[in-house]
Amino acid sequence: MIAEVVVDISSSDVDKVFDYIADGSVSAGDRVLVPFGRQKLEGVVVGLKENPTTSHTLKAIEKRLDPEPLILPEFIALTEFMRKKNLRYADCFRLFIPGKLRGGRVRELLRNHLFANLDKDFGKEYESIPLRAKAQRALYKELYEAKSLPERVVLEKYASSTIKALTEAGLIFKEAVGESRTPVSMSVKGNRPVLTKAQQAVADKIISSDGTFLLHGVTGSGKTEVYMRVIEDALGRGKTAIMLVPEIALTPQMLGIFRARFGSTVSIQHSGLSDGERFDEWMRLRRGEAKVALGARSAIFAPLKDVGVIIMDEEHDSSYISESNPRYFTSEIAEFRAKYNGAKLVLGSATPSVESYYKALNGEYVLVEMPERVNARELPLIETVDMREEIRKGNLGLFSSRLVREIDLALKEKNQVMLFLNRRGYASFLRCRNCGFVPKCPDCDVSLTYHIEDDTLRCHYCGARFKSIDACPKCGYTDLKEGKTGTEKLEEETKRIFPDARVIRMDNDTTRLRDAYTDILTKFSSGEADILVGTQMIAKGHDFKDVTLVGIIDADIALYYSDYRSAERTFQLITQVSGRAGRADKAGKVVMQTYSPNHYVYRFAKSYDYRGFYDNEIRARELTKYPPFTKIVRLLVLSDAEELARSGARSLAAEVVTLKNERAGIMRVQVMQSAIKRLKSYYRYQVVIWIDCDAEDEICPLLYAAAGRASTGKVSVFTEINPQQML
DNA sequence: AGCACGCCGACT
DNA sequence: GTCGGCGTGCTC
Repeated sequence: MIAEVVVDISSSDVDKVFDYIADGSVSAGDRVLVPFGRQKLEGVVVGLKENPTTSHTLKAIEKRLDPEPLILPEFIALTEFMRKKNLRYADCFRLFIPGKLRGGRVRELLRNHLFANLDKDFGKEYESIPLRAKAQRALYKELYEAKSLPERVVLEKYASSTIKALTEAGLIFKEAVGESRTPVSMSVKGNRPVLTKAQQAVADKIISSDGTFLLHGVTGSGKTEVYMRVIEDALGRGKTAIMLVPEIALTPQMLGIFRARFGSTVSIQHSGLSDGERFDEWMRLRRGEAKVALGARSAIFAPLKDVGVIIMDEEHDSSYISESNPRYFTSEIAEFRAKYNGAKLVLGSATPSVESYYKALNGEYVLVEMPERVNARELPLIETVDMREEIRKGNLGLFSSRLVREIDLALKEKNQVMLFLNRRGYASFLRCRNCGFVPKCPDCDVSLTYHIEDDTLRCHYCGARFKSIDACPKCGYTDLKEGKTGTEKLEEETKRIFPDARVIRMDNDTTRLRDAYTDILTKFSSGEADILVGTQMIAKGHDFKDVTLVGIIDADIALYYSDYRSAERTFQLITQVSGRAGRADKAGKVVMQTYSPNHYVYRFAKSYDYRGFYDNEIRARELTKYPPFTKIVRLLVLSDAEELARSGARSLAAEVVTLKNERAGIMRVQVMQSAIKRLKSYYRYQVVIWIDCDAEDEICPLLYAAAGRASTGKVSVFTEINPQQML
């Protein structure tokens, strides 16, 4: 028998199947150890055959690494799909298999358990323990009845001296046993709330039909409850389910809801898990002990059999797209898995991506809508404030007079306020007022952001930090102009204007430490602060019952990055942030400050008119030939020598132009310097290619190949489809 | 990813 | 003369 093996090396020249001699025990999906050159490597058997397809002298598989094949056939098929998207075998399997399993060593966690010595006669021994040794008697009784208990559980109630005494008497003994790290939650099943008519109708629709659904439901329409009903239905049919949420939405509340509802049948994958816990959860899913996988994008690779439904909550969220290698679109993987398993795919959002909504209107997805909030409460009123007007009135500050008034009012009524500004730091740059000098990052072509917290200048792109300056290093002038305001300065200003309010800030900088994220949220929701200041981070998914006012300090930020998605991003952000105001029994209000109040995105966002926004946007996309009407392929050419990057990009572009002339499908080719010319000391040039949507399968492999050929020692080329941003 | 092979510069 | 630089190529 010949086994087709792929090895665990992520490199293009070794990214193929190698034939090995295998005995009868080897099957597809086995992880194996194989001799490779003069090394021994881990690999995965992706197929078996009678005869080799090579004239090489074959080596034999050294050994199988697991008692049974761990890779399901579905994942071998998925591998072939992902390879068409320019991923390598090794990258695929690294996504599928928990890190703990790689490196050849599967370690079971061992913990000490205490056992009662059952050979002894309980009654006799019990009596022999002195009456005054109450603790010993109690523990012995407890252990004898339970037969064994984890040592750490015993230690919560008894002193170690008690354990020692009983051990020395030979009545109990200690032994290390393998134990699942998962705190097996008691199956306290939460009550299933009665669905509203709208929820029921939507759930019924999804349950009774097949395919991909786009669930468009306003914030507060109760989508989560619908998801859970659909999952219950899948479980009832003996199937399993995958529930995906944006990275940041995996809050303790969210976990609580699913734990309460699905008990130990749900496996939760969040970033706080240790490698060991991750492995345990993976095995629980693989063995079928858990049937629901809940997690961020990587949960799409949950090793579940018979998937009945896959749900992507907040489907428009950018965390579903992996930005660095290996790059993949969670939605594409979800589509593959849904098709393979004959499962339903549910995409949910209050602000669907333009691409998804387009597919829904074209019948590719089934559109289901929930336009009403569960409690029938009105969506918060969004008021636009024209900041140019404020300037004319002589107010050059961050806060419009309107916003100050509203904050005052909210604070007076003991309500909470959220202030949103999507920019970190204190000031986006410093500039000498005398000679115009701006401190820049030595490795990137960007100015450094001033952080007052530790008086540093930081590069937000590569992370470099420098001690800040008091005087211009060029001319010695000490008057430095501060660039655009970030959250640090917003916090400072808020405290200055509202001295009695307790203000906390949440952004990437304040949530660096473990648990800081949850700590800040808990602090705010328990009322320990009145105003929460923050970036994007505060916009997602948390419900604070006392927040009645949301202030959007500078709504235009996302519009400044002028790529084809900027209007969409702005609409999504405003809708999302606004959703934070006025939950539960309190009405909410949003004050949105902008310098371009007439931009169409604000008109539609203000009235929560998704459809209006979409219609407008889709027309623009059609006119300008952007997705969903085309696919944009970006070939990013990187080199530490500028000339090599430039010439590399140029010759690559020439090659693509030749390709364009030879065959249909390529509409436009453009070479240019990237928006950020240098990043982490690499010069960046790019070839941007517009292709016909249905030419993707034909054209992209050719582009991948061209990019591969253009990558040499000094120049590397990366390919991206529909890049999120063109930095 | 490793590791060998191979063809040009400054040393005992 | 040769030790060693890292460019190129191969691994079933």
